[in-house]
Amino acid sequence: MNQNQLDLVFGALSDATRRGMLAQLSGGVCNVSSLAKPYAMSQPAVSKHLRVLERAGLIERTRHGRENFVRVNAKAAQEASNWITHYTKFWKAQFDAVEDYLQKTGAKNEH
Amino acid sequence: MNQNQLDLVFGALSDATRRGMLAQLSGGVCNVSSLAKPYAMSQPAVSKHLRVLERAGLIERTRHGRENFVRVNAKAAQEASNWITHYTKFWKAQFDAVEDYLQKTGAKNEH
DNA sequence: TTGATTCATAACCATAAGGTTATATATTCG
DNA sequence: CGAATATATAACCTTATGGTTATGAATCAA
Repeated sequence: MNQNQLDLVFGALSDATRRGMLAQLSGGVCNVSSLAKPYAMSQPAVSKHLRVLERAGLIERTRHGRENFVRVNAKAAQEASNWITHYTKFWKAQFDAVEDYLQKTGAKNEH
Repeated sequence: MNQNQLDLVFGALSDATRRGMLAQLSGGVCNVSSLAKPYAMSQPAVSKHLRVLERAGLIERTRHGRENFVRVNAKAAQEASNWITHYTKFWKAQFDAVEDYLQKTGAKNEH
C-alpha cells in the first residue's frame, strides 16, 4: 500500500458517518438505502460518503437490478491497521522511556 | 474515546507528513526543528501539523528553554488501532461469505 | 405505459485543510 | 546589550470536504 492509499484509508475512517457504515457492513452486505437509513442526511450525501470509502478501497459495490449492494473489502482496512499496529509497538516502548527522561531533566509538561 | 476524538485521530493519520513525524517519533523524543528537517515545507506548516497531532492527542509537547520537545502519546493511537482491529475481525468474516453470496446470485462486480 | 423506487451526478455553498509569507516572542550566545 | 535560534501566531490563498437541492437514468411493479 503506497502513501497515497494510506491517506485515503485514514481519511475515509476520519468521519463518524463512514465508520458507522463500515460498522453496519460488518453485519453483512447492504444496499445503499439501508446504509443510508440511520443517517439524517440526503441520499446524495450518502452517495458521496460511499464514494470516499470506495476510492479508499474499503468497500466494493455490485449492481443488482436497480439496487447497489455494498460490501467491505477487509484488505484495505487491514493494511491501515498494520500501519498503526507496527508503530504502536515503538510508541509504547517510547512512552516509559520518555517519562523517565522528563523526570530526570525536570521538564514540565505544559500540555 | 468518543466519536469526535476518533475523527481527530484518523484525520491526523490521513496525512503522510504527520505519519512521517509519528514514525520519526517512534525513534525517540524530538524537538520541532528536527521533526521539520525531512520536509520541504515552511516552519509554520510544520507547526500546524503538530497542532493537528496534538489536538488528536497523538503527541504531547514539553517546552525546555526555547526548544519544544515532542513525544508520542501511545494511548490515542492505541484506541484508533483498537477500532480498526475490532471491525477487521467482522470484515474478514464477511469477506468469504460475500464471495459465496455473489457466486450464488451471479451478480457481477462492476468495480 | 405510468408511476414509484433506487441510485448517481451536477451545481452550488460554507467551512476546513494545508500551504505560504510576515511578524512576534522567548531564549541563548557572544 | 545585540544577534541568532526556536517556535508560535496571524493573515491570506487555494483546494478539499461535507452538505444541500435539482435532475436524470434504470429498474420494477401495477
